[in-house]
Amino acid sequence: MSKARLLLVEDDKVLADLLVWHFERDEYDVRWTSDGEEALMLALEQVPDIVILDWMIEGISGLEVCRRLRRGAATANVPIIMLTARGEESDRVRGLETGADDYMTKPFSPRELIARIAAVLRRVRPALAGEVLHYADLEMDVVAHKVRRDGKGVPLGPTEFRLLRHFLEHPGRVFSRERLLDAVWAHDHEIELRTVDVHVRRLRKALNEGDRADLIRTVRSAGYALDADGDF
Amino acid sequence: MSKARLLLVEDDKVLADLLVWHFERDEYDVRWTSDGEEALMLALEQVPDIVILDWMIEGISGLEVCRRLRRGAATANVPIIMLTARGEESDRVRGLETGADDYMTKPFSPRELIARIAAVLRRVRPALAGEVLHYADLEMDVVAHKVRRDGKGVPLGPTEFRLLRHFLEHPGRVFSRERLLDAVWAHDHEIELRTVDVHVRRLRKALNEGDRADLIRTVRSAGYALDADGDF
DNA sequence: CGGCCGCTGTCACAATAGTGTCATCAAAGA
DNA sequence: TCTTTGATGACACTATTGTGACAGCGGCCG
Repeated sequence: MSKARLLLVEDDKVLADLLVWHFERDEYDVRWTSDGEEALMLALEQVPDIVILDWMIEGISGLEVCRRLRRGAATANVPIIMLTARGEESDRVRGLETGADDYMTKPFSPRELIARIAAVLRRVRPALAGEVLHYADLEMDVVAHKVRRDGKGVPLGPTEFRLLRHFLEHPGRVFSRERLLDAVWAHDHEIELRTVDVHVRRLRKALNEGDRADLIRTVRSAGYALDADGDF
Repeated sequence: MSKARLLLVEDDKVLADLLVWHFERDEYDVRWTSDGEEALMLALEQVPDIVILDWMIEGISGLEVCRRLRRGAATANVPIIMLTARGEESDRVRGLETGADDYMTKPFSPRELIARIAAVLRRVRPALAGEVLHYADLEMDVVAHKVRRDGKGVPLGPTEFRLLRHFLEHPGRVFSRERLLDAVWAHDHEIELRTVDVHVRRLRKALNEGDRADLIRTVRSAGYALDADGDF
């Protein structure tokens, strides 16, 4: 998981160029289009980590693009920041209700947009924003590749690290073995489903060293989840 | 988990009262303070679901409160919306960089703030934003695969879970055993009708643990339904 | 170059948890 | 009361997970 993929939909070429320049300087993998339909196609072709979407664009409206992104299974959870012309609170409210995660009112400074993007990414995919992930007494410094529980370091192999990171990015949520394989393993070749079990076990073993409570919940016939109150 | 707990840190009494009034109308469980230190104490005492934090407050600054909330393990993941006076882009950027999830520039309309809060909560705790099935004092978080009654977790096996989900998706409606088999069981092979009875019983047992009212109504010679007022 | 070592992916087998059926008992109609 | 339909507890059986062991693969170091 290296660069965050960003999709910019903006039909003011001058502004778009400026933003692209800033984004690339900040190590984003940027794709740009001025057209709503094309934006949807691009988003399906390769699901971005975040979409920056102008409210007024060629073709279908930004609002409609937003709505369709939300409707598609693959893109339903991609964060969207809308760019709106000054004014109309009601538009902004509608934007948020449609599912935009945030918006900026023009004119704005690229620096502020960048900060917003980082804030949104931090929420949605913390690992992309170079953050420390927390959960209960667990903390993971993604950049330094270190994990601590209750202050004490926990040694993890690469796979266990990625697995835990995935869990930390979506705490509480249950993932099937299939989903975990998709998310955590580089799927160059097929891997046995049960392999997940083994890695979960290794992760548990490392995490619960001593006699600490198990942080991973097994959900029978469904998968696993990171979950502190395993008791219910 | 019923109401979302909201902590408001704002030293303009007039504004605070207005906001509290709006929040309570929207069914939030609100706590208010005008002081930064006290805010931290309140947050530790009972971790809120979201913090609305004025940038300029008595005692330590909003920025500092934000930073300290982020540092504490218990509060590290609580979303924060900052309220800033018009202007200073650099403040806003700093706020976002410090870990605020969003900010509003004064003056703003309560309605817009409410929309923002809902948007943030929807992302962070789906259960608080209605992405959870409810019925009476029952709630089912499908993603987390958890069921709670009256706040307390209820352990369910896979089949009971699917069965309850089906009922929750059509509350009040009566389903024949045949329909339930169709809807809840993967029909690879034929299953005895009466098996449904057994699972209903198991579901009831788990749900009514303690001495709580039965939520499943038996409709003689017709089937079962999820139904609070068992008789009438 | 060889050998040691840490990681991985798979198995086979053990340990559980969850399922489907029955026989039997209780309750509700008629 | 007699008949039907639902509730229950027990139980054999399955399905799903947990585990320990092991072989293959690179990387690293002497």
